[in-house]
Amino acid sequence: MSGDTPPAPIDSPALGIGELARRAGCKPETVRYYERIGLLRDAPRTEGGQRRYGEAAVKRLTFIRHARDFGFSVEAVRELLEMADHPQMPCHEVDAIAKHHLEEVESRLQRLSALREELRRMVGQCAGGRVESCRIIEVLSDHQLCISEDTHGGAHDLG
Amino acid sequence: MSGDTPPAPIDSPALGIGELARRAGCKPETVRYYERIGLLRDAPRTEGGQRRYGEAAVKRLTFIRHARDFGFSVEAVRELLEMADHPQMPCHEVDAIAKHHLEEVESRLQRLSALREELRRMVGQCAGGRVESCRIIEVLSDHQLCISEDTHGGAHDLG
DNA sequence: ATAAAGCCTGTAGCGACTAGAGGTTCAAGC
DNA sequence: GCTTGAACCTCTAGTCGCTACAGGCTTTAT
Repeated sequence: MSGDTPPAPIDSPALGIGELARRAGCKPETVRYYERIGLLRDAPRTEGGQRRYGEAAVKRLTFIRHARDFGFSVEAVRELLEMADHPQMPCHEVDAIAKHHLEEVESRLQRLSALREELRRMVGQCAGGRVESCRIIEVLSDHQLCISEDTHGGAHDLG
Repeated sequence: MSGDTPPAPIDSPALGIGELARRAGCKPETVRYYERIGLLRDAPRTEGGQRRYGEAAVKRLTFIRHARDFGFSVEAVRELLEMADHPQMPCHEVDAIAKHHLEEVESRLQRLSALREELRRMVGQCAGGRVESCRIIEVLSDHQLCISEDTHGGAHDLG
């Protein structure tokens, strides 16, 4: 999680970017992207200019990917990494970030399941005739026909 | 839903873009964006070049916003509009789009609730000490510690 | 020595807007 | 008729988190 800095770590056989990416379950482009935005430190290079990585980088990248899979934003991951790099710090900030994220996930779940209900109703009421009498089009045309007016208030950050 | 083309519709007082946006619950920028990508037809203009709208445009934009709020992609909305514009067509395509969308929503819900469980576990196990013994950091560092390995396989298109 | 695979940088694209710069037009009040 | 100020115009670039080239260089294996 810290220090891929030593010039030639004897223990680890020095991985190329592709192998690193494979081990963490992402693509080389993503690794370079993370380096560019500062989630991964600049990797040491071969004479020819290619990046080489050790086990520490694998761990760090795995942490990042895992946190991202959990839905944490890159900025949140940045903070989490910062804290993981300082194990002596109290962990209430970590806790706060995770709790905040949990709340967001829960609110998304609520809205998403309200949405599911509306979609089910819509689909269930479609009798399969012509568009002019289609319940789906009708519901989309007229918000009044929704059961819950406020529950699906914008799906933009919900998936 | 069709025909804001007539030169001067006497019934509707001709709205500016801001008023149209307000009525449909979005911003003028969004209206111009929808026009640019072809969801809204090019609006008639004043001599000075400002867009003017009638009630038909309000309806169409409301339809679009509503479908977007339901999480339909712009491309899906485009197809739905195309069908809403042709009421004599059979509605099974509408039905198919809605069903497909419902399936997507349901799969998102599944993954999102698996995620919620992991987050709850993480947050619940944090004892509030130092980062070095923080369960949250630990779980993020080590996928093994997750209950469900596959269930939260990437939050990217889940919100 | 050569070929194939992998790597490099830099740029542009995705979706669905949003924000801003810098300028023009409209509607209302005087 | 004139002035003000809000609303409008176009164009460009930014958001987020990557992903996908293009065009060239390095490494590794045969």
